[in-house]
Amino acid sequence: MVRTRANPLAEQLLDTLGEQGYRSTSPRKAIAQAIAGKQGHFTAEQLRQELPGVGRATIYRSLKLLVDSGALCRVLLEDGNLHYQLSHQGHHHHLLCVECGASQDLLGCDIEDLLHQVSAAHSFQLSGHWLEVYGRCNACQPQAATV
Amino acid sequence: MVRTRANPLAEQLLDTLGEQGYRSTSPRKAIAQAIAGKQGHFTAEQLRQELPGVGRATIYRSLKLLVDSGALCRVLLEDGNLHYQLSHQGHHHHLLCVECGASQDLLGCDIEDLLHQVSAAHSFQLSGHWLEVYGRCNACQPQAATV
DNA sequence: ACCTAATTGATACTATATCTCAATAGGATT
DNA sequence: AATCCTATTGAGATATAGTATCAATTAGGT
Repeated sequence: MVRTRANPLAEQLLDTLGEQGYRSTSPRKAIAQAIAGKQGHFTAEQLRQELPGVGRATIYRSLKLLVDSGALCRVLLEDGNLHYQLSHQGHHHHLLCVECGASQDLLGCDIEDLLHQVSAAHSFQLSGHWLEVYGRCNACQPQAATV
Repeated sequence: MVRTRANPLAEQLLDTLGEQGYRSTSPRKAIAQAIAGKQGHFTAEQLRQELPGVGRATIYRSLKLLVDSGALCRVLLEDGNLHYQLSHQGHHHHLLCVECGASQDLLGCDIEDLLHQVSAAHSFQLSGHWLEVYGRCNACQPQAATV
């Protein structure tokens, strides 16, 4: 009989919280486990449906802790819905496919530099920004008629 | 006795709707007038309180029409609240002051080019993006100690 | 085993926005 | 200016996303 074992990713999420002094509770374990099993982004509500035994407030509280600790990032879909996603790095942005919903991290983008320059030109002291990019991923692009 | 006259900006908003075949109704006139009198960004709820005679659904419907027609743009504040603002040009972005809430349009920003390049590098077909920039406007910056 | 503060969950509540549908009103036509 | 037809409206229900309250529970150090 195979037991559900804690996914190493789930352990990592709990560790992140632990490092900040948060306790390892069973609702948090369940949430970490559920998140670890996710492909791509998800909503608080989806998580809640997967974990009927965990209270709504706990779901939201845990998501907030994980976002604040940098383990999760928020993703704003084109329709305005807010999703969550495992954050594989520090601050970054997403390429969101409007067809299949897939999300890729935007790498090698020096938008920070550009924004600093343009902000300076407006005498504006930059403190943060929010960027989401929408389009079609490779798999969802209509094939060119020729070639 | 001075009557409230339609602000030319309000007229322009109504014209924009008219060009798309939407009727010039009295709730829409009131909404256009209220928006024309706004400095900076505002929420749907603010508008609603200013226009108690107009139904909530009508406020939201009108805002949507105006956004879709390009006359208004949405502004996402750092706290996640959605505001609206007159759109003085086509697609653009905002520098939002986290202190006083002021919004400046971000001009001379070739982020589109940058995004096209980076998207291409990810085999991603760009269709749109959302960018908000947060910081402090000139007036709200702590003064440097020296100089 | 005990203690205490962190955590939880049920529930109420808030905010924001959409849906439904009967009643109303624009504005083109006559 | 009366008529007609459809767009539009508003009241209220509903949906969605998240926060606040607070008594009961629990993690984890001693």
